[in-house]
Amino acid sequence: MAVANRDGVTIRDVAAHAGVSIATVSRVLRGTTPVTPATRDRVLAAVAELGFRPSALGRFLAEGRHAANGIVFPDLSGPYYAEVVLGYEEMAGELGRSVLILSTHGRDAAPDMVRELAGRVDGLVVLGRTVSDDVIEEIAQRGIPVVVLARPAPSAVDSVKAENDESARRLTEHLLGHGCRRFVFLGDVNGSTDSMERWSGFRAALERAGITAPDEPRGVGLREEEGVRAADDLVAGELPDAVVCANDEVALGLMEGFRRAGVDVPGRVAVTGWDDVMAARYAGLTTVRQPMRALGAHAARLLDIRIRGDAEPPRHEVLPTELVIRDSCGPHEPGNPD
Amino acid sequence: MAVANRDGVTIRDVAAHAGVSIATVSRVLRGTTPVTPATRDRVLAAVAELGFRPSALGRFLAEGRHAANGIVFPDLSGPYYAEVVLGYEEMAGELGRSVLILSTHGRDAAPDMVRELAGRVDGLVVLGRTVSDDVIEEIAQRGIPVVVLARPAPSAVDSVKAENDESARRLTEHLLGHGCRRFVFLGDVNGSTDSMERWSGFRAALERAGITAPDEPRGVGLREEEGVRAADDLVAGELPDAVVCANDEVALGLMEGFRRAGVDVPGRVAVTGWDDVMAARYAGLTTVRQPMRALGAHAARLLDIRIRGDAEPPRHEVLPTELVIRDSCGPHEPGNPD
DNA sequence: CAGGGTCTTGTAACCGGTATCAGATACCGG
DNA sequence: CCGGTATCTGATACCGGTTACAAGACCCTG
Repeated sequence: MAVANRDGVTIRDVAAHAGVSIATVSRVLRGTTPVTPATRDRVLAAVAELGFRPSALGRFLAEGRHAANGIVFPDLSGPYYAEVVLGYEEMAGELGRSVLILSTHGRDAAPDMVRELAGRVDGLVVLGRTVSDDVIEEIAQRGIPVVVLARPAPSAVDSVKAENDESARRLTEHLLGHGCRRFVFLGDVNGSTDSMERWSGFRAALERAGITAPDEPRGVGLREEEGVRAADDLVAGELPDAVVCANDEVALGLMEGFRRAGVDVPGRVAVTGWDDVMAARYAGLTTVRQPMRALGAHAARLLDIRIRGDAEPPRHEVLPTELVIRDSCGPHEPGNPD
Repeated sequence: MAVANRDGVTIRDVAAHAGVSIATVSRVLRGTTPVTPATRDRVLAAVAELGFRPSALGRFLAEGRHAANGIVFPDLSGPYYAEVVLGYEEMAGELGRSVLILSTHGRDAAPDMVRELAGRVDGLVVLGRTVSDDVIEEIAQRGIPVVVLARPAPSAVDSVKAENDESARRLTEHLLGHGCRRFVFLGDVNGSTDSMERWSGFRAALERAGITAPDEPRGVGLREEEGVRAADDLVAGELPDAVVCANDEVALGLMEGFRRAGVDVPGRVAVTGWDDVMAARYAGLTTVRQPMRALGAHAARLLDIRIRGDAEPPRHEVLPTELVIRDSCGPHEPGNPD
């Protein structure tokens, strides 16, 4: 009868209680080697009676694995990272691995935290600009599989990202179709690979259309309040026809800033975002939807393959995105779908 | 110098290489006992040369702890859980603990997954309706500290929640002040403790005001599309003056549904939500803000105290909320202060 | 110079499992 | 009836650290 144990119960206690060796207990529990039904029953009875639960630490040490993966991201605020992590956790769970999360918050100690994490997992996903390539390569060389997500892959690690260049082109062409000619790009091009690629796709599209692209993006962070501030700056000068933002938060902040300043969107200026977060729907923001869950899930799958000992050359997956047209880029004939 | 090791390097290799015993290596690395500078240097040199990194598994097994906490939640979609988890991770990180996440997704195997998780952590936070009280009590009895978050605490475990009753009252009174008399409450009262408490606070406020409260809430889930469907249902009958929703997602879906049906909000019906997610701001939704990050952080702190061996009677923390008035409940004189 | 204390270090017993290897038992056919 | 083989089981060496205990080296004092 299951005893409330203080978990001092070890496999040796069970063995003694059942009158067998610890090896036999292990065999019964793992089913590795056939065991006589009679002994089996005795062992199981002892297990039940003592309320024995094998120690995960002991097991993993003996097995030489952790049965856990890590994921490193900058900061879970905003829907993007949360969704990616969720997709990751879901897939990892299906593959029988627990998930350790680590948010760097831009802390100085981030590299050490990541190294530490690397020591307690079988594999690791690194998201965006959290630690330098050095750290990633060092970990990869320790033999711990690493997959990078939404950042360029150093050396020989796998990577997963959403398509940016082509969608930036489609988005930009859509704005050109609205008659926009003078553009501003808003986003942190140094901090985020995604932003950088969106910027370069945007720029390329303009050049192809024979329009003078801005020399450089307005370097702002990726959060709402920075969008609000950017609106003030823009209002102070000559308004462009369209502002292409590197993510939805900035775009939403920008729209809010314009609203406060009495600047009509899309009447006087078009605004677009990126990611298609929930708020984008309610704000009528034209944006590019990325498959956030799928990004995480793919990373988990790639990692799993590596952990199982695959030695193929690095894989680089690029997931497709989808242009989502709403009202913030200008009026459209048919009622806005979605 | 620092060799790219395949991580077969153990403390014994280091000891041999430095010509000392493993105990001395351990001492140097942990600084537990003084060691002669000369030996110290030899050991450190060997460590560097071999690229030695102590195995976390070996260490934790010897120390008898995991240096990791778990957190269990139903599903990370929606901003609420993500924020709670983030606040939790941040605090746990500061307290020197890694975080293992587990999303149950309403899977049947959830109880076993949680038990499994419990075996690899020093303590556990359980969020909302993920597993039954039985499972929680079983784990607590195994001697693993548990803190429940946004759900009633079984037996002797700590709990953290946001205040619901009082804020439901304030919210309802605000609506009464707008002249609303006929109410509907939308939310999954069976599935979520929060919803249930909001419902009962709402009901109590109406009764106190001498208004007939609805007999029961409209039982719907907590996601957007269920709000949209609810709008259709409501439009088909006689519209109430106000719909109080148990969370923002449902409220936003409801507003969207009303919009499609041509029902003006707040002109013909007022709508309120709960949580104050980002989209609520853009939709002008009146709502109640909960301190989501703080909920997670408090849970982490309570857990830490227990893990350190505190034996006080269970603590139950209730965090304050804040009423956020926007436009969805009716017009207000001064400009909406956000 | 002997005796006692302090400092440093090594030996070995843990932590709690897994898995190899070999011994014991039972069963088989010739 | 006996050797050979298949089955089951136990003893034990791991996995990779930490740490209690004891021993050796050294210094100091009476």
